[in-house]
Amino acid sequence: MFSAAECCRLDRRRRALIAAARELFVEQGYEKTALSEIVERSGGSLATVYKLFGNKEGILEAVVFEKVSSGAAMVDEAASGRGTPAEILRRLAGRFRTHFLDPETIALVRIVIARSINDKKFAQQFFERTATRTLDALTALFRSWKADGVRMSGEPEILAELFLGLFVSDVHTEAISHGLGSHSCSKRFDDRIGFFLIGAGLAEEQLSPS
Amino acid sequence: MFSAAECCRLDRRRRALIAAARELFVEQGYEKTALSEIVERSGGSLATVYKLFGNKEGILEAVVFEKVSSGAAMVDEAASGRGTPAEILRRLAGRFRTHFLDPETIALVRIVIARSINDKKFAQQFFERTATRTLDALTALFRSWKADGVRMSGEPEILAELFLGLFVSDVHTEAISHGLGSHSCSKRFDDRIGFFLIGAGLAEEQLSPS
DNA sequence: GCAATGGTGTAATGCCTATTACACTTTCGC
DNA sequence: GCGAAAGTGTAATAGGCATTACACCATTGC
Repeated sequence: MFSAAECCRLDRRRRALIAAARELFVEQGYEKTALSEIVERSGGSLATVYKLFGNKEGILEAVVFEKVSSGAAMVDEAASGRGTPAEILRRLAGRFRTHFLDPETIALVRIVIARSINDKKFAQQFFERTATRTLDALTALFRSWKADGVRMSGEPEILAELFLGLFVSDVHTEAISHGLGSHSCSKRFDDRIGFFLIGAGLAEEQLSPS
Repeated sequence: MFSAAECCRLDRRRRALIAAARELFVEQGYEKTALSEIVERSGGSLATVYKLFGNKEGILEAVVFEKVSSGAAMVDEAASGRGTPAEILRRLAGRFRTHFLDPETIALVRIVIARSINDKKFAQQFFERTATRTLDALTALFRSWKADGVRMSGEPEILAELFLGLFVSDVHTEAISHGLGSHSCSKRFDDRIGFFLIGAGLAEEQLSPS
């Protein structure tokens, strides 16, 4: 029925369409992008779009969910490394920052929020596949530390929300300010992680009061 | 030229149009709302819309900027009250939460972010009139505390970002999850403020490590 | 009361674009 | 090479809506 070659050809077309669609959605948003523009950029044909994705929403879902990645993998990776909790969290923070503040990530978040006004379910799926999974992984990490005898203030769930919140607030600022917010300053960023460690009772040394 | 009555009449129409537009934008978003729907709901006429607002964007700006309020006034009000810094911040946090997590606030934020894809300036103006002003007020407050000899860890700018960030991350979560995020739980909320106070060195008593 | 100013209602105009239909071409196993 | 399946290109359908044009009503100052 399906030879390998056929499958690959279709798959290549699919990938090209999704790539073109992502570029255009990022540049212009979902509503303002016409399917004909996508096809123009990727090559192929309108008929193929409908064959592969059913309708315009279909291609948006494909764009968003194709590359969506929660931070859970990053959490697991960082957790398996060596070091004190503070060191692990600093390392994890660096990865989170790179990922969450990537301009393409921000642009996708804008698109999801925009679409969410007319399609709640879509945004909720996105939320579950990103934030919820990441929170669960962080909560599990903090819980395992407690089980291992690490002393930290606050419950794992709250700490997970707070830690992720450090990045989420930057994502939001960036999404709405398009660069006006000054959060990219790396000194500030380090300070904020330090602040979290103190609040959680995980800092190796306390900041001296000034 | 303009009698009081004329002025009032036009003003009443303006208000009615803005109110109807806000309802519809909140329900359906900006793109999906037709000007004819707005007029249908508010009474009046399409011609009047163009006379008052110029075009469709004009009415969106009027909707967003009419009621926009930064948290700066709340900061000033809380700062002028009595109590320890911790008490003042807890009081302020309550106001922030009520304001920022109001469903209509969230809905407006969604609309602004959606529109920002095609009109950066618009979102940046919104950002400056809300977040920037609030941050400035918070920074000034923390700075004045330091000048008064209050001992706190971290620089006022960073503390302001962190404090506001506690709410911004909830706004973002709400904007994208439409209620799936569980952040409205008030116990968690209090914990988070307590966490901030500890990190800032402002807590009256430290949480016991668990 | 009455003209002028301002507000209203209706109905084009014009453009854009999702979706469909259909006839054509390419690919690929044989 | 051949024929079926898959993919393509083009153009028609159909509906939506911002914006404009214009003729009609209401208010108000006199």
